[in-house]
Amino acid sequence: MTMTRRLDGDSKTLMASVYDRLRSDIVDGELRPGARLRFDELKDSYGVGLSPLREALTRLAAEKLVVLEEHKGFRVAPISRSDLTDLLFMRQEIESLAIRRSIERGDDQWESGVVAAIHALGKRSSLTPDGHIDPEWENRHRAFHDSLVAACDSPRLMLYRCQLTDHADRYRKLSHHYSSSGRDHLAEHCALSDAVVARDAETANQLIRNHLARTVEIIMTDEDLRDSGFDD
Amino acid sequence: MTMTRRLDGDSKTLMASVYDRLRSDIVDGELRPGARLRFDELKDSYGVGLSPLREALTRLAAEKLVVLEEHKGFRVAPISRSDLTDLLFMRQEIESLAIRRSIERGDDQWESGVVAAIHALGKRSSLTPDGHIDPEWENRHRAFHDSLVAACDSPRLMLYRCQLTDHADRYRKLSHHYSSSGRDHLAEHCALSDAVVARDAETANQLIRNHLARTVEIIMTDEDLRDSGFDD
DNA sequence: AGATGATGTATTTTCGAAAATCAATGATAA
DNA sequence: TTATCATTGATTTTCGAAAATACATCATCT
Repeated sequence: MTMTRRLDGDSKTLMASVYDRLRSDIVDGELRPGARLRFDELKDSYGVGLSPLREALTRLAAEKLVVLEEHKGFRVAPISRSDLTDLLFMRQEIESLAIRRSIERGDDQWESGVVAAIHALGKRSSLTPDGHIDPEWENRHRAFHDSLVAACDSPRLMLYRCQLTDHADRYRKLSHHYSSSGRDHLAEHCALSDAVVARDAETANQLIRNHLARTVEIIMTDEDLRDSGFDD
Repeated sequence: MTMTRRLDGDSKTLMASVYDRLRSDIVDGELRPGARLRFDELKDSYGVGLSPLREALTRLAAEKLVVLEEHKGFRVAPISRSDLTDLLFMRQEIESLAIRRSIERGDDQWESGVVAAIHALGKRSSLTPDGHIDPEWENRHRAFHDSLVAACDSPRLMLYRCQLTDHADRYRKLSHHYSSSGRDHLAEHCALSDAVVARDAETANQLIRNHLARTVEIIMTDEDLRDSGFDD
């Protein structure tokens, strides 16, 4: 029996597949902030019909990665300083809450996960020799932050954190300024790891807030973002 | 020029309209937790085609009011004790954060809004003579809680709070036990109002957490909810 | 000139039918 | 009997065309 397995990143339905691809393209910045998303173009680019496209965009609109104006169509969500400020605020609250809760509830296995993740992160530097961000470092960086909150044991908290991370990743990737800053901040990550393993919630709280704030500071001073309507 | 205005609650597109109606029916409990949502039936009930229905359900799925199993269809989101526990936790955090932030940022006009809302709430009792919940009291109750956080000035915080409130309202309305308890808790609301107007964030924090927890306690002891798969 | 209204085009929104998938039933073989 | 496999029916998923709406252009009137 021949089972046509999809070896690429496709999910089962076309809608789920095109949702994943659209989300990646938005978060990676290939679809620019504010860009119109016409169905004729999308149909060609992604090779699917209207129905899965509309559904995927509706789902992305619910997550605020795209916006819908009725009878005028979908656009990639615009970026702005005020939105980034709001995002930072919310992320500071949600991340610190998730970490605090993980510290309260995490077991030895969770601690081991954190230690393993910080170790793996330290083995790799953020920039490749030619000055670009190393994708493998990106993976380990995300894995480290995920490990910090892995024991928080709240589906809703995890969902909101995940959505906020998507938004933050988009700003980060749009900011060439950030990418080239080569801000490895291994020291910050180590301090965070230490505080968490020591179950010191208050220190971890301070560290994660500063960590997130510093990233936003760098993005805020990026002139390249003006092109994308950052100041409108 | 004859302008066919929709006088009912319809929004502009069919998808937005059927989204509103589906959401109401789920939150009000008319569509029972776990119930299958077949397109043939929905097409008849709501009088629209497949496209707007699928989009509306996709949007509701993103908010976790319905769940989608690929190739198996949509269902109303099930309820459970563990989900209600998670919902309570998240609501305590989000509501108390929103109130704290409103206390920090609210001006005189915001204070006036709180005072006006608690006054209106006090003029009405929660139960009608025949033992049902008074819809107008419901409106004023929601308006009061909204007024507390009206100055928090964070789109994301407001969005998450709104979603959590939808989920909480559903549990509350599903619980006949709660409805008949006639728990007016005007005293709790007054205390909350006083603390907020006095800009006492710590007291307000304690009060809102207890307020939310007490509601959940009542729902948890409701035997009627077993029918809806509360304990699976 | 400026405002108003009409016309045509581009685009979204919606519908109904076709394709794909799942679930249940029954048939066949070990 | 039990397990495996085909067949049927129910349902979801997807496509392409039709209807509805917005936008730009141009003509008309004051």
